[in-house]
Order: sequence, then C-alpha cells, then structure tokens
Amino acid sequence: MDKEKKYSYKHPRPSVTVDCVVFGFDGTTIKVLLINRGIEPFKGKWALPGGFVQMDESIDEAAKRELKEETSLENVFLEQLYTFGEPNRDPRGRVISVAYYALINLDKNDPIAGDDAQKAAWFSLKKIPSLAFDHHEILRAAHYRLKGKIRYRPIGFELLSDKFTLVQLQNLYEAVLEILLDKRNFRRKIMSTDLLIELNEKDPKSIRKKAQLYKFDKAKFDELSLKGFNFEI
Amino acid sequence: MDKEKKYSYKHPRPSVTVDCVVFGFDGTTIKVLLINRGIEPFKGKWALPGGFVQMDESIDEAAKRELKEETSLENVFLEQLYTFGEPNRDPRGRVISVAYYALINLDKNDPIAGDDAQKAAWFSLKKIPSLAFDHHEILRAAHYRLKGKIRYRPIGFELLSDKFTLVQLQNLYEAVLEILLDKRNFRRKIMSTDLLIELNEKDPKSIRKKAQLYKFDKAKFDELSLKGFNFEI
DNA sequence: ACAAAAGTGTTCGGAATACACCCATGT
DNA sequence: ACATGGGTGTATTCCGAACACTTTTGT
Repeated sequence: MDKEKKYSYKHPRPSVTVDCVVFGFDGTTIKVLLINRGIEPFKGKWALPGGFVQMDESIDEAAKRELKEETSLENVFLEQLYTFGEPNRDPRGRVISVAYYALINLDKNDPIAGDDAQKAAWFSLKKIPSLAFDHHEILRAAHYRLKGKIRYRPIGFELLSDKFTLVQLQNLYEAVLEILLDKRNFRRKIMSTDLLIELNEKDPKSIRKKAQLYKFDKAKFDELSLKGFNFEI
Repeated sequence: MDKEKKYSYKHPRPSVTVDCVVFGFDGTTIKVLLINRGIEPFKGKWALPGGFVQMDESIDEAAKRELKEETSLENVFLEQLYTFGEPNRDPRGRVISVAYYALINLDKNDPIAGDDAQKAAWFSLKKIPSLAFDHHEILRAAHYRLKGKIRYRPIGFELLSDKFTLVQLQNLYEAVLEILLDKRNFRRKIMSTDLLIELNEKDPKSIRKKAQLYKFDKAKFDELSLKGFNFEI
C-alpha cells in the first residue's frame, strides 16, 4: 500500500471497529457469545467480541479476523448487520462500529475451549447481562435480523450439526422466532421444500424412539437459487 | 467534545463517508439522482451524492446533512443500507462508505432546481451511466433492498404525492419490482389492508376518465404497527 | 406395561391467481 | 361516435391453520 495517495485528504478521522454477535443453539435456547473485557473502557463488563479495522483489510476480513482471534471460530456464517455511529457511543472518542452477526454450530465448534485465555462465555438470549457500549442495541438488531431472515433464507441450518432431526430443527425455529409451531404443519412445510435429504441413520442421542436424521441439500439449494428460487418457511 | 479522551488510542484511521442512493418516481420509471463530480478523483464522472462524516455528528446526521447540501432535500425517507469498505475502493486512500437510500416524491421536491450549482441529474434505473468508485455496487444493493422492502413495509408511498391514484400506485410497484401485476388483484389486495383513505377528489391530471384519489392512512398504520401488524403486498 | 418422545392426515377457510367487459371522458 | 384509460366480479386453486392418535423404545 502506498503511504501517500495521489488525492489524499487531511482531516480528523473516526476509528472504525467491527463487533460481532455470535449466535449458537444448544438444542433448546439461543445463546450469544460474550467476552469479559480485560481492558478499559468498561473493564470487567461483558461485551461483544470485536476490534479495530486495520488499514489494509476489508471490513469483512476484519470481522473474520476478530472472530478468529477472539473465539477461534473460522469458516462460519458471517454477515454484515448494521453500522452504529453515534458520536458518543465510545468513551475513547469517535468510534464507528460495523456490526456483524455469526451463526455457529455448538457441536462442531467450541470457541470457549479454544479461546486465547480470554474470559468468554455463552449467555442465553433471555438472560443477557449488562453490556458495554451500545452492545445491547447491536444485539437487539442482530436478533431482529435473524428472526426475519430465518423465514426466507436457509440460515437456520448453520446453527445445527450437519445431521439433525426434524424435532431439533423445529426447536431451533421456535427458539429464534420465540413462538410455538405446529409439529405436523412445520414438518409438511419444511419437507415441501424438498431440500432435506433423509439419511440412512437414526439419531443415537434420542432417548426414546430414535429420530430420523436429515441433512440440508445445499448443492440443490444453490442450484435453485440461481434460478430465482426462494426458500420460505 | 473533549479534545483528549480518557482512554483514547493512537493508530491509523480510515476516512468514513456517507453515500446516498436517491430514488424518485416519475409515474413510469424509477429514477436515481446522480452528481457529476467537480473534483478529483473521478472528476467529470457521475457519482452518488455523499461526503465525509464529521467528528461531531452521527452517521444518520451526516447522511441527512449531505443530502441537504447536495440536493436540498429535507425530511425525506432515509435509511441506512450497507457499509462498503474494500481497502482500495477509493484512490484517495482508505475510505469506508456507509451507504443510505432515500425515497422522494418528485412532485413535492425538485432537488435539481434547488441544487447548489452542482451538476445533478436524474437517470432512469435502466440507463445508469458509468459511475465513480464502487457506486454501481451500492446502487444495486439499494435497488435490491427497495425491491424486497416495498413488499412488507409501506415505503412505496414515499415515492408518490400525498394524493395518488391506484393506477399510479400500481405503476410504482411494477416499476420497482420489474414485474407486471394484475390490476384487479392488485386493487383488491391493496384495499384489503384498509390503509387507503378514499378522498372526495378526482385526479384532474387524468386525461380521460377522472381517476379516484387516495391517501395513505399513516396514523392508522402507525397505530396498527404498535400492535404487531405487518403491511404485506 | 407404561412412560416418553417421534411420527403421521384430514378438514376448513381465506388468500392468490387467472381472466374480460363496462364506464366516463375528451376529441 | 369512438378512442383512451379507469374501474369492476367470479370461479378455481393453493396454502395456512387447527387438530389427536399411533409407533417406537428404554425402563
């Protein structure tokens, strides 16, 4: 990168950070990953994982990098959410935060175990502690986006293992949407998309009747997407 | 604002701009307002109106201010769209742009007439010239958002006069969505929301049979919104 | 045998779609 | 009188919602 650009400007500039709302699903409730801040400001408070955008990386790259550094998570669903820029949202000065949200599968990933000696913990979406900065607002926006998007994009599968049962899938939708769904109607609707592959396996973790396992047919979905198909639940 | 914050950081910072996709509707097609750049970089090229975020204003305020400065538009629908931050999107150096889109009514507002001697012009969405920076990408994202959102939020009315005919409303939806709609079905659906107030007026601009005028019942919509009502077309 | 969780069909009402003619007005 | 654009109704299909019992399996 050139140190001096041809038309560069001199003026005061804000700092730009990325903050990441990491959602996980434990089979019953939606969880959010929070970091206990080791430094001021808000030392000791819980906050979303995040950090400053470097000069030579895109914002998406910054979000991926911070997620990896703070939670060791890689190759997960990550999408830009909204940019928060009230002048006094950070006591350090003018800091604009580009918020992202991530969806991860708790069985495959254990961000807390791999965590770089930081205090990270999962909190149920219903029991979030007091958060640093405007992170409550960011979290609300992320949940709102997830609630809306799960109905018309197949992003719920990101929160489950590759193999899952229909009961698990329904529990996930109920937890995200915060409503109860009719079992028969849910199954009919999800199967009518013809995007679940029935496996020759039952879930050994079922404690009574063994539940049928399925996986999401991503290849078929991607193919249909090109033709303008819309996933709708 | 304090000059020195208690926990302030010293590190290189990107510039942050706002760029605004201004949509208008002329009764037939969707138009976009573009500014012919008077300065480098991309001098002489068409670009979205926009400019740098100041240190003491929120991003929303910056977008409102730039919109007013460059187009004299005030009190219009304005919503944050997405933040674009590829490291080389601006030859001046690291510039992150928070994009907004605005919906304006061309009858009430004439941004080009009130324009501060800048070269601004309306372009049909189908005939956009080559644009500066990554503004094509921003414009595509804005149109995509508008297409999606017009189906579940009553934002189309922002593009029409307060009083409008059903034919005008349908033309608007057809222009935004780029599809043809059935006249009888469209009218039934829109009237079933019970959010249009039939006025005791006919449109004098109709050249044959005088068309019935309506206005959008915003008060009723706001009241229903509080109860969780969703506008759906 | 029984308790617990998985799995399965049908009915009904309302919404979406497809479709063609009459009416008001200016020329 | 006619050409132009505004305005209207019905029949059919499809989808969402409501609803209860059987099957499998571990104890």
